[in-house]
Amino acid sequence: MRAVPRGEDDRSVARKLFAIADAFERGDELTLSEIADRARLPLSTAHRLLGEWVEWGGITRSGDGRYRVGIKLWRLAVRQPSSRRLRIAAKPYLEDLFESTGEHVHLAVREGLGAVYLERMSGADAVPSITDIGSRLPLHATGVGQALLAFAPPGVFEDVIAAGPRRFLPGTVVDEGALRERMARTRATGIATSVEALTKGAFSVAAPVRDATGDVVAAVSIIAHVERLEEPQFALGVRIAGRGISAALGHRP
Amino acid sequence: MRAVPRGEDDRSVARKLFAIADAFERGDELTLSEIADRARLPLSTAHRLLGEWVEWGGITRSGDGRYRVGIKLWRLAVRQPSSRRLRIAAKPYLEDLFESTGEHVHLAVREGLGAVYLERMSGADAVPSITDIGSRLPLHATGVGQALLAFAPPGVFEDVIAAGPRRFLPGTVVDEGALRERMARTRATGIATSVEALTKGAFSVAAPVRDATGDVVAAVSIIAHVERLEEPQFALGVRIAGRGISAALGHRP
DNA sequence: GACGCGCTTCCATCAGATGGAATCGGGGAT
DNA sequence: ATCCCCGATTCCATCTGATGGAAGCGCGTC
Repeated sequence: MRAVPRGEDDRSVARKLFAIADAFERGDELTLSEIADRARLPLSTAHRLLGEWVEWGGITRSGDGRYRVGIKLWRLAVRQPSSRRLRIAAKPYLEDLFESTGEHVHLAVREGLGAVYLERMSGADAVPSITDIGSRLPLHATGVGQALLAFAPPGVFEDVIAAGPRRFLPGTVVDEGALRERMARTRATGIATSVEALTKGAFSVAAPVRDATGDVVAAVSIIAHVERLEEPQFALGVRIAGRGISAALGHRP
Repeated sequence: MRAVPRGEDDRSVARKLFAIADAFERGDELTLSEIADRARLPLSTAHRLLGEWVEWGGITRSGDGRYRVGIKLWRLAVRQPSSRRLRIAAKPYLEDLFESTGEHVHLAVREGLGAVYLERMSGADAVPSITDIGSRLPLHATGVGQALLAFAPPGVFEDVIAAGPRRFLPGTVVDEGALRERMARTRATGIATSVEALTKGAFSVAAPVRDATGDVVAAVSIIAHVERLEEPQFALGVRIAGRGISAALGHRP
């Protein structure tokens, strides 16, 4: 019956609907066939389910017949309380950090084995960097990622190892022992550093952000050119920002 | 079989999943029972479908057992190309407008019969106003709404009338003839005005924003105290902002 | 310690999902 | 002008996965 072998278990309608949404992870404006292809669904099924999405408003169809994510989803998402509160609390600290260094400043949270960028400020003359608001990068290969990983619930580290951390550049730390040691150091110092792990010529310094319950809910980072690696104000700056945002979230050390 | 009578047609799994998402329209952190209640689903069904949402990541479950919208949806939504482009193009014009007036400045798009607020800047001393980023207000009762309605595809106006426009305050225009006339004036002048339509003591002036194809895709507005109604700089300001944003989107008059 | 309340799990029944195939539609080539 | 091709859309007989009442569980309260 099943012409195309599926990964895992795509049986339920829900999974299929979500597979369709996932098709928009890469690619903003898709045709029916592209979506059916990425979601690994027969055309007729994809068509029907897309119809449901469109009727609801989560996906809209533009004049050219292509599908794109609709405002309904945007509305639902921007009102999301946790990230909203976090962004509002963080804003002034990120601005300070940005103004005092002129480098890229990031705020990220963990989603599974990835760091999702909630906020970003970048100087025109800073090193090129691929992160953009809403993007998701592997935990082991970024400063914020390591800060998040170091304080993540038990099991996350094991999952990262099990997933086989990818080496992007010679500087990417992928060895279990080395990673574990870094995590320990980060927990001890409250600072995570990564040098040319994902972007050539760039290093990153990150600090955790805690909420009122003491849990690490986010991380702040600065990305700068490796030339400036030794300058002490970066670590100092992100640490202060991390503490400030934590305090704004109600954290009392 | 059907203990609780349902509205319309909730048969399909998709509708049920979406009904669950809609439960978050009002209320950020919900319990299973609240969701089941709002989505008009039996507990067991709501539970199972919520499980699917959570597994996918569109909804997450926090420590206290409550459900909330997840980062996955946020990520999907913020990368949405159209609203992103629009917000980026609009930002400087909105800032100008805000700085030169000190009043509320809004950017909104149409979603069905509502105006959805994409961006908002507000002075501390401006009139109280209920709009917030991500909120949705009826087209007929706001400045941006009227600007969007005036240039909406044929049929939208009829739908607004058919839906029975609600009167919020004495100033709300709900009469078909009066509304139609306003729309015509707005199309002629490129400016929509509404006085105490939704908020007591406030008036709003709005102008349409067009994209490269000439379609009206958004509207800008200022909300200020009725005392300032006669001051000409508001209409002038929003008109200039509307034109500027349109130009930034590639519109050539 | 028993009651109440909200959450979770179970499973027999059947309504709704499925997807291959037929059809439509439009734009490019001949 | 006509044909062809390819993506989108519609159809419908088959059967699988959704359904939700009910039983079970966990926990705070009286």
